[in-house]
Amino acid sequence: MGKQMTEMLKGTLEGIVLALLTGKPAYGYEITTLLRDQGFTDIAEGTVYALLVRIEQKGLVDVEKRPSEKGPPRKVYSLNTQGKQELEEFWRTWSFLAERIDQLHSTDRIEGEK
Amino acid sequence: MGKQMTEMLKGTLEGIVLALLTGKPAYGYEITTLLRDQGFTDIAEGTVYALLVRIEQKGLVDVEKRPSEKGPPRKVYSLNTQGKQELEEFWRTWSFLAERIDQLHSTDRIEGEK
DNA sequence: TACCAGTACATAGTATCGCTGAGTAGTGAA
DNA sequence: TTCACTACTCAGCGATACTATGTACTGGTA
Repeated sequence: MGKQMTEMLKGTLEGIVLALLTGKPAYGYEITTLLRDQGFTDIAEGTVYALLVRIEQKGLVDVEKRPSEKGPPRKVYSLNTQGKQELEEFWRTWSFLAERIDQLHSTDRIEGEK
Repeated sequence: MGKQMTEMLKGTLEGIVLALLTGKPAYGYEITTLLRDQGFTDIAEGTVYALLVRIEQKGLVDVEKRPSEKGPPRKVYSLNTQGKQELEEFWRTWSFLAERIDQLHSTDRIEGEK
């Protein structure tokens, strides 16, 4: 992706990951592949791990270490109460922003038709 | 607004301003008040002017200095061809991201209802 | 055996971007 | 002359994603 996407992901990537964790705990490598499957093909592994460290330090997730059949042990992250609250606020912030931007988009189209 | 909004504006604020400039040139102070009217009440003046410097250096806008009846001369920014292209790419990037996030939002709601 | 791909996590350094806080300058009203 | 409004500028800060690299374990294969 381009620079635009990189900048746009700031602030949204955390919400995306929190949303992915809703109801289904996951570990870092898994989250990375999930993101890639969802179309975020260029998200760097390092980005995800750094983000996970951050949300763990903020106390938004609980962590459990589980052995893996293939490779090093996995760190499984699950959303806790505080994480769910943060996610709710993320949705509020996102909705506010998306509403306004989509409105700009539609008026822009109309301008363009003139 | 909170930190979430601050981070989310990264990458989107530039697009918002470019969209505001579509069809109607404007100067910095005017853009700031436009943003506030649109609900972005906490956008700092300094942020807008810095952004304008950036998009000017990137060659996305043409600038014209006009005297003002009240205060220092205005720098009027208007979108040029390159700016319009950048705006189009912004909409593509935005649509991609918004689509995926909105999808996550809806599946999240369904999860929550379980 | 030696090598490589896949799994899994970690981190130091960099660039970008928005915010804070302060400053400069002009106008007009109390 | 003091204040409010208009209008722009800039240095320093914090947060976030990317780059690049490294560690470590498993299993297949030449």
